[in-house]
Amino acid sequence: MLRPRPLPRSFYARPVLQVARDCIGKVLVRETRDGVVTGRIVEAEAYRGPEDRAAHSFGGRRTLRTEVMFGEAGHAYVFLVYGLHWHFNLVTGKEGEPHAVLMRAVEPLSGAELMQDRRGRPRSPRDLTSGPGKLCTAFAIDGRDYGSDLCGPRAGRALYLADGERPERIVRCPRVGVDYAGSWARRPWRFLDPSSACVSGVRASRRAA
DNA sequence: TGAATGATTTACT
DNA sequence: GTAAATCATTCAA
Repeated sequence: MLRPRPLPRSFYARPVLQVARDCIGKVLVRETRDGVVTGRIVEAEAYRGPEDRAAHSFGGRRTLRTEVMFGEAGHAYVFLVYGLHWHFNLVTGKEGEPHAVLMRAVEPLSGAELMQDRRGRPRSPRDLTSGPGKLCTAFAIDGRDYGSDLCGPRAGRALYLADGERPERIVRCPRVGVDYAGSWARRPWRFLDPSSACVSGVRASRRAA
């Protein structure tokens, strides 16, 4: 099988909403000692600090955790929520703009067996990677990937996006789990492929457009 | 130092 | 439908 090629930094160094939309259909690739897993991205959300109340970088908050978002596009912003689940974001835009795209769901393309092992206990194929935390577990993404360059050289733990086919339709809708952000929560900054069974959550089916 | 809090998932009633 | 799990990060003191 042809080894997929990482997308160039120019893909990430664009306005965050464009990047989020263009992520749908792209392929997420992870190579570790255990093997290679790949998945087609079917759901992503844009976070646009400092004005976006839902973003960790809201108000220009620059801490050890958010630091990477203020840097060069094409790096990984990885953080832990609820003390249990890792989330994986792509840093986008210009340097100094704390913007990022959250990877919410992928559809397994290869390495489903390895994903299954990592997820523990039997899962249906669509339950393997249909959520931001699930995806990180299946792809073995954790704090060690914080700041990792998705375009540059990688030692043993490759993580990057590769080109893929854009789906026929892309749906825009409000983001999930950010009700605390008031009117920002209602902005349609979530993008998904409505033809995929792997979009995350109960809300996806309820809200399917 | 210490307390509060999640960009969620899972199991259980 | 509801609730528990679980801890790095953040901010206040």
